Amino acid sequence: MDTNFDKKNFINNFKKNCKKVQIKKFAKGETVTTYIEKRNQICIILSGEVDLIRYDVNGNKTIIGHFAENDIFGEVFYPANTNNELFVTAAKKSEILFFTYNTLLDECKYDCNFHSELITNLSELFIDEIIDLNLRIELLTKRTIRDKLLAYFDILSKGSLNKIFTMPYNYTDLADFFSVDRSALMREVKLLIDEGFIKKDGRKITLLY
Amino acid sequence: MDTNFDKKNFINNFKKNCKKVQIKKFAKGETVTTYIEKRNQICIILSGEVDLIRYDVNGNKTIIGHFAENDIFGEVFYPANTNNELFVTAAKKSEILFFTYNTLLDECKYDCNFHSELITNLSELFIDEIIDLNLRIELLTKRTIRDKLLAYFDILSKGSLNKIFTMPYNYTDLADFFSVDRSALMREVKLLIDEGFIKKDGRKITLLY
DNA sequence: ACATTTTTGTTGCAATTGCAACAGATTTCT
DNA sequence: AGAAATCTGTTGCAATTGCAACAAAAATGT
Repeated sequence: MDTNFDKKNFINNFKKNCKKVQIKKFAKGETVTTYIEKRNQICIILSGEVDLIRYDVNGNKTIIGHFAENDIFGEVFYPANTNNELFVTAAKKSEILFFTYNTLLDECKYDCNFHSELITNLSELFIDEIIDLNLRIELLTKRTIRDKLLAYFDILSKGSLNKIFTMPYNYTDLADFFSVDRSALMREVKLLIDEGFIKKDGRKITLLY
Repeated sequence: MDTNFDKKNFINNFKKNCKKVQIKKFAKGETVTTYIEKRNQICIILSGEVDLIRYDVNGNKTIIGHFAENDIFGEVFYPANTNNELFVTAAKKSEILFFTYNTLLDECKYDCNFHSELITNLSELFIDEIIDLNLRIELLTKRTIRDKLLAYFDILSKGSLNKIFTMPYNYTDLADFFSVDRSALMREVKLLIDEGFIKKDGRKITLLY
């Protein structure tokens, strides 16, 4: 968003002023929550990082989402009738704010003078989340791994205003994020290097075009 | 959403009570809007259907999104620095409500007693949109065309509470939606029929398992 | 500091998918 | 009703990707 909305500040206010939120801490690897029953739960990450993971019937793991500080996630954003087991695990030591969307709309209205500001700012978080999801879809709909990589590099490069940038994912997670085979991803990265399009040093990528 | 939120009713109220909205009509095939400059524009479909389309540098067309009555879309949901030309065309004769998110937050606050209700209900639309996007990602991250089809059929079947249902897309558009080659999609559909998993009559699918 | 776990890098081969092309069916337009 | 446009169904072949497997490197835990 190109607004001057201060996300961090809002989340802090939320945490302090709203009596309906819970805050919990998680060690790396701990399960934060599972999306099984529909509780309209929404979570905001105060610190740390989490992965939203799906295991399908064949046991294939896919990282459906990766969330970091100030990001919002929760089973309220998922259709009720899904087949898969979704769960969220802490990728790092994390502190997470929990609340129930319906509670916020119904009860909170009456005893919380922060309410109006809350809903407005929550909308901003929703919009940010929609932007993230659209970005992901943008990448997933690219036809080849090469196109996914180039589009992703482009985003990171534009974001850092630099031809040199460091990817937030390692290659294993990047393959999950693209939903492609890791070895196929590595092969394509190598081809991009061999053909002179990029240079690579770990997660640090340099665009040569 | 499993709330009793009446989307249609809200949108009607919005249309009637808010002075900041514009309503325009489009014939099939007309361009509704393009996502070029960042105007924080949000649109809601009053009637009809639209496609959000991307043409990449090679001229490949992808349907990034398809929106129908009561759905929300707009360039506010897309990152500002994208490379692609996105535009929205009317798939059917459509009537569309336009507004600017920032205007709503800033100006509207003071002269519109409908404001608080508006923002709350808008949040519901945002959540619905997030659910749709997550559903799409769910499908796009399936490894094979077969898995995409089976997952999609599953959703449609659960939605209609029936093993028999009619797809909202034709096969050309379905291929776009999955971001796969149309002939490869047809081939896989045929295999599912030959192997006895499904029956098909045009867009009407019967699950045999 | 050392053992253990995770990630990287690589390869051959098989499976899946994309591409191109075209005929027939269906839908849309006038 | 007839013409034009779009969609369906199909195929051979090439390109891309997934799978399996393993060694080396790096990161993590105690």
